[in-house]
Amino acid sequence: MARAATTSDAFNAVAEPRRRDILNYLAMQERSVTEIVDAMKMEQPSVSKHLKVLKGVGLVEVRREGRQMLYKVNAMAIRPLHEWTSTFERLWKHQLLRIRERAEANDAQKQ
Amino acid sequence: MARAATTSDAFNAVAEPRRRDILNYLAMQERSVTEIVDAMKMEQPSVSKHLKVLKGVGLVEVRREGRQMLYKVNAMAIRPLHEWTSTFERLWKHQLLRIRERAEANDAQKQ
DNA sequence: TTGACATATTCCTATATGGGAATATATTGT
DNA sequence: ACAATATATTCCCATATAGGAATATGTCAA
Repeated sequence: MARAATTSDAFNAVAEPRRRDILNYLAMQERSVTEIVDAMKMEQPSVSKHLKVLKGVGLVEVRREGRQMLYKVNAMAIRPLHEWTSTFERLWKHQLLRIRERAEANDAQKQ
Repeated sequence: MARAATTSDAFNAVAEPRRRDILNYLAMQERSVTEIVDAMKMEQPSVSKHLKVLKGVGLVEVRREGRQMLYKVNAMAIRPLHEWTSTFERLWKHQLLRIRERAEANDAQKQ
């Protein structure tokens, strides 16, 4: 079996750095494809393809305004990612605590 | 260009659901490969390959104990993911607020 | 050394890219 | 209808899987 499709879920969709760039850009406000192309300095077809993937997993929403297609982030679709990473928060905080404790013990020894 | 390697960063590594399963399992405690194989109900070579990827991006750490290799999560490597998703937290909270406001307005109208 | 146990690696294959180039579709103004 | 603008789609290709099967490597115990 090959790797899962990028359209299978948000995890796969945001694995691509350019798509995260686009989402970061759209986080500020709704934008047209041309604006995204200019800001990202990517080819227009590339942007359209990435947007299609993002739309496929619900990470962005679109509406037409005349000739333009305006895209915006659907932040709710990022929540599952956030919640999954949150389950490890306790662990890295504990890890940071131990690192600090060691540093302090080290400092004390030097006194 | 094809898709980026799964070993390129944590984002790509956790795009695979089985690898997230393994990380979830290891979040509880350090485990041997055999324990992971039994818990995940996957083939041993598959598990070893996934662990190699996870190790490649620093998401897990290993130590040998006799014939066994004991793997544990390196939660720090998940932090960049958590932080990236956090930048959208403000957006989905705002979204949830608007949804609730609409629901309340709707209820009021029904009275 | 030999056998058993634990884990890693290699080889193979079907599949899914992501970018570039070319082209198609959609909408507006004249 | 036609030209111009905005966006989407198709075709092609090099690349990277993820799983299955078979095999290799590493370690301990007798």
